Amino acid sequence: MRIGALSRRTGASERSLRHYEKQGLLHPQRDESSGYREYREDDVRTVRNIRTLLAAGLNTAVIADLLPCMVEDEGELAPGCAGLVTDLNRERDRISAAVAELAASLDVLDTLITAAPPETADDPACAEDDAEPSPVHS
Amino acid sequence: MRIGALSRRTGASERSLRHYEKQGLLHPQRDESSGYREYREDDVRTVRNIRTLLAAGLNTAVIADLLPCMVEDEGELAPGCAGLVTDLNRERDRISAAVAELAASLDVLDTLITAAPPETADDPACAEDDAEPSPVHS
DNA sequence: CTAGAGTCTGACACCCGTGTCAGAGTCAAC
DNA sequence: GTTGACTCTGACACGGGTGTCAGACTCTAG
Repeated sequence: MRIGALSRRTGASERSLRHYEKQGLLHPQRDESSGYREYREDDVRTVRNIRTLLAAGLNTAVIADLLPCMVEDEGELAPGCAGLVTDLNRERDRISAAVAELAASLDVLDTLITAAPPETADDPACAEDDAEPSPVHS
Repeated sequence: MRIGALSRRTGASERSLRHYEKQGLLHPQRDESSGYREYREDDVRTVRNIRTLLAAGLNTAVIADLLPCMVEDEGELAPGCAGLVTDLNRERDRISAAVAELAASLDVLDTLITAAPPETADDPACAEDDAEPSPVHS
């Protein structure tokens, strides 16, 4: 199939598909006369795997290493890629740290929201009487 | 105090402090003869507030709106900043969505890690240098 | 043959806080 | 007077997947 069809079947834009190829994630054949990319049926699944991993926060370089190890089944890894687990765990830690950071950010915002002056608070439960009119600095 | 001192006291680089000013977050006086920025003692706290909000995922435009409403105390909001709570809640929702997205990413990675082949030490061709037999850490 | 859809490559923009550099001016200390 | 630390402005780069455009070529249906 050509790039337009693959785009429709995967939801990835043609732009993205060309980008994935340039990053070494896809290797479509080329039509000799036209130069058009010719994708195989397998590539539909490959692109979906790529999208999944991108959504997981991995970049194309990491995915390029990971992709050859993925097999047909649900997120399963091919044998012989055991060393990859180290990389995956590193990614996992990275994402985990990001989650922790954002969770802390939520706390900061919640503190601010809770401390909002009573007249502006959405939730009446947050209302407090000690509205101290401190001068607003310029 | 001048920019170097403020940088040391806040941990923000001079580059960042100049950036914050350009974004309207700081308004230091200028020495008439030298043109050097002159910061007030208050600015130390202001910069710390800025850093906190940036760490919370807010951008400088949002912070510019938010900053005049913050008072001296811990994350408290000044009165008379109606409508701000709505903005804060929107930011909260945005971060919350990001957390959910990353959590889903963690699931994807965990699925891959769990599906990894059980230490294929049998096949030397698959051995990798960085393949440490470390257990999956969570 | 022709119109229109499909595809090609290459390039620029975006986000947005931060790092870094260059060239020049300022200030305090010796 | 000289040296060295400090500061100034402006500009470029980064990450990194994606949007979008321009100009040109290819394919297919009528």
